[in-house]
Amino acid sequence: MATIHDVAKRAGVSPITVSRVINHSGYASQETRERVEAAVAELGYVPNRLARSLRSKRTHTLALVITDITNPFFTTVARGVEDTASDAGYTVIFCNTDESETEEQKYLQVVLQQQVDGVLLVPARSTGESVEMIQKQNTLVVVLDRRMPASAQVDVVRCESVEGAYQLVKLLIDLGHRRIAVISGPRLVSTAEDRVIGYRRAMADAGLSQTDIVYYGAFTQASGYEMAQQLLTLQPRPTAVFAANNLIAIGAFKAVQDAGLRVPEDIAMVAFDDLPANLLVFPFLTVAVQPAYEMGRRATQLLLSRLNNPASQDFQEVVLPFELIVRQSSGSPLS
Amino acid sequence: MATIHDVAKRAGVSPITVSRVINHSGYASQETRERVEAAVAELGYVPNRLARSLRSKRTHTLALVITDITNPFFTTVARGVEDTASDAGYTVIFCNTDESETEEQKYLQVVLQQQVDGVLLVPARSTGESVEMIQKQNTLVVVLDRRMPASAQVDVVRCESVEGAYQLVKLLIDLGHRRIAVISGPRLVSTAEDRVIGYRRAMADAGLSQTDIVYYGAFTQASGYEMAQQLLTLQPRPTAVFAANNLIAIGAFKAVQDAGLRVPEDIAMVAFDDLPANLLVFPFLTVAVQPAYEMGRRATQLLLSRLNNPASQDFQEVVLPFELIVRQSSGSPLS
DNA sequence: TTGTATGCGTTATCAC
DNA sequence: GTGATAACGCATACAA
Repeated sequence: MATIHDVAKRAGVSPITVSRVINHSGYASQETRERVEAAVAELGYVPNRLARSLRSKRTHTLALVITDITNPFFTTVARGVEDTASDAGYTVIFCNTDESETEEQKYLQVVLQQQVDGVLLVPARSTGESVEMIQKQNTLVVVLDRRMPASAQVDVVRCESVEGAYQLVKLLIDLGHRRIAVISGPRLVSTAEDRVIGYRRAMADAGLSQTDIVYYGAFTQASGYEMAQQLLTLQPRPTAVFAANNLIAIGAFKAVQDAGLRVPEDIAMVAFDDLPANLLVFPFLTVAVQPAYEMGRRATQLLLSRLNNPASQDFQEVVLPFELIVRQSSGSPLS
Repeated sequence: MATIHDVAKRAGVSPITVSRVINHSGYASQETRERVEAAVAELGYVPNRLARSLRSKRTHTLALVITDITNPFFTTVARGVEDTASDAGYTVIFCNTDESETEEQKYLQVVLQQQVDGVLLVPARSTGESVEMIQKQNTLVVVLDRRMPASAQVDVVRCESVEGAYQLVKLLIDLGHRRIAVISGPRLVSTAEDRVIGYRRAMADAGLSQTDIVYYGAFTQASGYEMAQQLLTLQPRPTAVFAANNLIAIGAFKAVQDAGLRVPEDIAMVAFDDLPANLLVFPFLTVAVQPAYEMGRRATQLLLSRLNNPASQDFQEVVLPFELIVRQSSGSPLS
């Protein structure tokens, strides 16, 4: 494997001149440039980024730490991050924590060792500990998708969960439903919490506070299946259910099917997060869609702008709007 | 950011002793070890992997280069790779080429600069040029999913496409279909080619060679939609279609729907590759499923074993079996 | 069991 | 416009 010295020797110049030609930094005469480029081509020289980064203290690498890589919402966020980072000449390291704090710590340790220039973090718990740890290493961080405690000195990019939940549940109420359940994610995750808050607010506004039915679980299909199974045994059975994310919705849908019931005839359903169009043979869920790609893009832009301007200290919270898409699963007005 | 020197000073030892304690290499007295560990904790010291790798010539990083990250087949392959690599203490860099040779070259350049220890490659074109380029940099490579020219000195892990296609088409023939079309991927991709070969073989064995209907396109939903649209205008219309992958199948299904027709009543459908269970509200496609996770696992194992034993030179081609799953889309016997 | 000298491949700094 | 020198942070080889 040829090094910069080999190229220099072959081109009859010094290593630093080769460096300048390769990086288009500083001046070099036309003739020198050509000789160097010829030598590079002949030797098949590939610069060693490890050495370059060690010296320059910049890796041009970002880390994206998400909680569930099998969730299309997060893969879309990831595409937004990747596209934006790539356009700016950065590469992205993807890490999947499965909502586990331990895994999160493990991955953060790894990417900090790798000297990433910045971290985009979907925190497994909204306590702010991980954020502090990253900042202690003089590494930039932007929080994605979830709220942070007010005390945390950090940028946040997320979507309006409370209002989205409110509107989905209000839609059910307007259709005539009274017994409505919510099946949500982990109690300690802000999005799971916020969507229950939105549900409660809609129920309260309709004078239905007495009949709250709230389940907390995980943001997974399996958990959605379980929660729906329990919910279907209630007497009287709820006539509608709000699933706090897409995977919970799919699990719940299967539970309804397996119980010999139908959506929306026997039980209406609404959910947060859509499923990607290219995987959906039958799109039929009524949903509040988060601008996942845009969330990834904005978070990355924020991180990159801080990288290029480390001075400013005014942290911001960007809260993006959702979009309501009404399909069949919410059903028609109850008679 | 603390360095190994800061830790050494604080613990009252030399840097190399700190290195030994951290890496559990060489000896260190109980007392020294404790002093070092205390210093590490107090300073929040995080080792710099860049420096370590530059010196040790091992990054413990692999690159996975795939052609379509939105295809669940490849994300499952990726999970197999990631899990296996992670268990062995390696991290994985993911690259998506969108079937473009140019993108492939770009990414290979990047990961070779990063000094990855090995590359797992789904080549956009089965010519072997990319493989040679990687090997020229003294970097290990294993080819995934696609055939290589016999001349290529490289390991390959793939699935039996010809036989899978044969059995899917034979299933349609046994159900009584005679006018059967295949809609496949790019002509230059071995899996697209092999699945057409399997189709042709099944048609020939049934004496139906005269009525071959073959479309080449891309392994995408959009291409599947287009090819199916064309196919539906044929007179007489085919009674069955074989989609060469999952995304083509979804596109074709939508085209059939948009034409006011039904699967399987108006046209039967079979396909290569399943859709992931956690995304499928209605599983109904009859498919030949590739062991995607296992393919990723085997390829990674092969790569890692070569890393630990660079001597051996006997390259191998691992061809894994598929599984046939019959659901509704293939329909019942024609009367 | 611990330390010293040295080098990995590149670029920042200063000099010519 | 080009080059010499040193340094980034760590681990290998050898010595004590």
